[in-house]
Amino acid sequence: MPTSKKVEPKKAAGTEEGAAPKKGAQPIQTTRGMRDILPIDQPHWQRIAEVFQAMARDYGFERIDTPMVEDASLFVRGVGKVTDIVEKELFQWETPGGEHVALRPENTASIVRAYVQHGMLNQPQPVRLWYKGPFFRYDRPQAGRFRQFFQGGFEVLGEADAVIDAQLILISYNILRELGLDPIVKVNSLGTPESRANYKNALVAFFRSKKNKLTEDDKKRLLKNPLRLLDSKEEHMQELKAEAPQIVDWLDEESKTHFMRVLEYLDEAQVPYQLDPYLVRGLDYYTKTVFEWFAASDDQELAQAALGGGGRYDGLTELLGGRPTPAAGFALGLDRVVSRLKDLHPNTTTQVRKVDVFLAQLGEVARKKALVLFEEFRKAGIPVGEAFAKASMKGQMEAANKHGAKWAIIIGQKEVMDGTAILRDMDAGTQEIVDIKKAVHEVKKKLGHISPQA
RNA sequence: GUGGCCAUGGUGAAGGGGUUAUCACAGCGGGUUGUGGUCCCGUUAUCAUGGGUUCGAAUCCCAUUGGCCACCCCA
Repeated sequence: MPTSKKVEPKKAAGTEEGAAPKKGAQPIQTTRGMRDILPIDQPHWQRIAEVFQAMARDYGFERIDTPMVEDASLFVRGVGKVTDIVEKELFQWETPGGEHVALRPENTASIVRAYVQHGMLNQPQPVRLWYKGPFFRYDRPQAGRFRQFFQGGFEVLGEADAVIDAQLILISYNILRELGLDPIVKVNSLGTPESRANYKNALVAFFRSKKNKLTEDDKKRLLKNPLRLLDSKEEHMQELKAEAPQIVDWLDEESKTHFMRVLEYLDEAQVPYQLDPYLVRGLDYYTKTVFEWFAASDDQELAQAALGGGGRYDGLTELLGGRPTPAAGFALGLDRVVSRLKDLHPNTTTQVRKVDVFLAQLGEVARKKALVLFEEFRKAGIPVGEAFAKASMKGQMEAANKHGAKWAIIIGQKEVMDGTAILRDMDAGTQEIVDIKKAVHEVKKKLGHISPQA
């Protein structure tokens, strides 16, 4: 683990087999940066899963799942040694066998690894892949920032044309729109590694000339990753940035044309975007197009408000030992999307399944009848509810109500004797006696599943 | 990684050293053991954990755990 701090292990209550929780023991909580996704939030996650699946199908992307644990060097090489993601946020450890492994902090490196490893370059190009799953970064948690978080993304490998970049932006736009968000994308181009290097030199030269205005932190970044100075949020940098050379002016001809074409496609597809010359992104593998998504209606300006991002990474395949292969992709931060959805549709109560008919019973024999009758309704495809564990009629009727049942079937001792059941209309409050063997049939009739004379 | 704020029932809050810890919502039980959505009643917290100060701590101090904010960075 990246931390060297020695921490006393938590006193876990009742860890020992059969031991009662010790008085005064620290309650067990999720470990830092980890969280539960509770039933109440599941509808949002499901909705996202559906939209991703539909979008993948429509645009011809195939699902891929890569392992959560990879050789740490994959990320060191792929994401970049001096990036924060690798330098301080990698969940990594030595296995008992001495392998140096890490929990995936993002998926692009893994996908490129899989592309190379499985010879996907022999498939019709481009290869379109999508994924969804948990990722891990060992940083300090904040709202919308967890150590385990979920991303869903789309990647296109084996095609260099600008239309791909634009289409990926369009797809991510469609996903966010489909979910009811009002997103806006910031775009920039980082050019080729060569043009970027030239720009970097110019930038370093510029900031050197302003050295007296830089903080210690800035100076460190100037040495390590000068591009990062551009998206600093600190006050004093804002004026400096305005005078600094802009990357667009340093782009080579091809990157410039590529970028122009991406923007033209976006105009054509009416995707709202914002040019952001300071958008550089924290991963080393990006070339040419980069973009990041934000919610347009966002006035609270949280520091970690990006919904997702992506870009082109033409050099990554080669970097990981494959043949040079142009590629691009994006990932959306699902936790943040969910948090937006929750703002939009606050769910205050746990959902209870809506049923057509509810079975109420009184007494042990009636309960047995009801248990069997439940199976019959279920097999007949009629949504049915029960509260067999409750003994009181009142409690069961309350439950029927919560389930929104239109009909209730009541079986008591008397009905068991007669072989009947009471069929109650929950809205009207009227009830009639039916043969218990025909209960399913009667409910079907009431629901209009079969014509009355049948 | 740096600096700061915070932690009270399931949830949201009140209480800022003194005897039964307050409110709302949700939950559960009940209102003459056979009938719901309204209403009424009851019930639900060793005040995150450990230690310290004190006659006395939910309240003050320290540590731990967790959350949050800014930076860093990103999703």
